[in-house]
Amino acid sequence: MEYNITRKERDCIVALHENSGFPIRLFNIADILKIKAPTAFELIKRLESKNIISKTNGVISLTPYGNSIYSEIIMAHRTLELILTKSGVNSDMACEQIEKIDYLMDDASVQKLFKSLGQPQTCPHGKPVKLS
Amino acid sequence: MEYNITRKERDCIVALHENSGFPIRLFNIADILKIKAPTAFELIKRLESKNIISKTNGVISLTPYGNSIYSEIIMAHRTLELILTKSGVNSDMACEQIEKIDYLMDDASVQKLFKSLGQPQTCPHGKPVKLS
DNA sequence: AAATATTTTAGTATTATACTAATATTATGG
DNA sequence: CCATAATATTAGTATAATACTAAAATATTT
Repeated sequence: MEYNITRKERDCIVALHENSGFPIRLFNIADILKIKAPTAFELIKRLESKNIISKTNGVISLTPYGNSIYSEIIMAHRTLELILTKSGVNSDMACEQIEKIDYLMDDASVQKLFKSLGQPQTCPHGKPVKLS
Repeated sequence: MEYNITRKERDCIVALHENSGFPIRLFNIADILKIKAPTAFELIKRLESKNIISKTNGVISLTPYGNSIYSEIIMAHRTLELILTKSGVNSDMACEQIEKIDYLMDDASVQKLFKSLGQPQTCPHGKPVKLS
C-alpha cells in the first residue's frame, strides 16, 4: 500500500479507529490528541487531502484507504509488541516504544515477522494482531 | 543515556563514525549525506550545540557523548537487523527499513532483545553488534 | 599574491506542528 | 424564532527541521 504519514497523523488514525463506537468530531480529536481545535483542524485537513479520512456533517471517519493504513499500523504494532514482550520488555513500555515506529515499518517486513512468530492470533493485551 | 535526535542527525552521526579512518570535514558530510554545504552547516551546528560532535580546525568528530549515541544506534540497528533477517527479510531491505527506526529505539528494550537473541556477536553482515 | 578550496552568512522556502484570538456556523433550549 | 452555547474555521504568528541559491569570508595551495 505504501503510505507516508507523520506521528500525529498516525495517532489520529488510531484514535479514529479505536473510538469508532460513537461519532467522532473535530473537537473529539482535539481532546484525544490533546491539541487545540485549530491544530486539529490542520491535521484533519491534511488527512483529508491524503484521502485517509473524510467528514460528513462534521463526523469524521476513516476512508477505506485510511482503514487499510490502520490495519497495517496495528499489525506492525502488535507484531512488534509480541517480539518485545517476549524478550521481557514490560508491555506498557513496549507499547510506548512501538508507537514511535509502527507507522514507519514496511508491511512486507512485518508480514515476515508475523509468519516467523507463527501467525499469532492475539497481542499481549489479547487484541487481535491481524485485522480484516 | 536518553538522546533525542532526528533522522538526518542520525545519518550524520553514523557517517562520522563509519568514516573515522580519515579526517571528516563539512564538505565530506555534505557529500556523504548528499546535501549542500549550507544545509550541512546547519546540521553540524545543531549537533555541536547538542554536544554530539565537535570541530577542530574544520575536522569534525564525535564527542564521547556522540560516540555513546552511535553505539546505541548501531546496537539497535544490528539487533533489529538480526530479527528481521531471521524472519526471512532480505538483508538490504532490513537495513533500509531499520535505518528509519534504530535511532528511535529505547536502549533498555534493545538490551532485552539482544539478550533474548543469545547475545550474538555479529550482525548478518558480520559486523559486531555490541560496541565499546 | 593569485587562484582554488572550503566555510559561513544571508535570504528564502516547505512541511509539520502548535498556539491565540477572532469570526463564522450549527445546534439547542426556551 | 431567537438567543445562547457549542463547534468549526480563518487569520495570524511561532518554532524546528530540512533544504536550497547566491554571495561573502576564510583558508589553503600553488
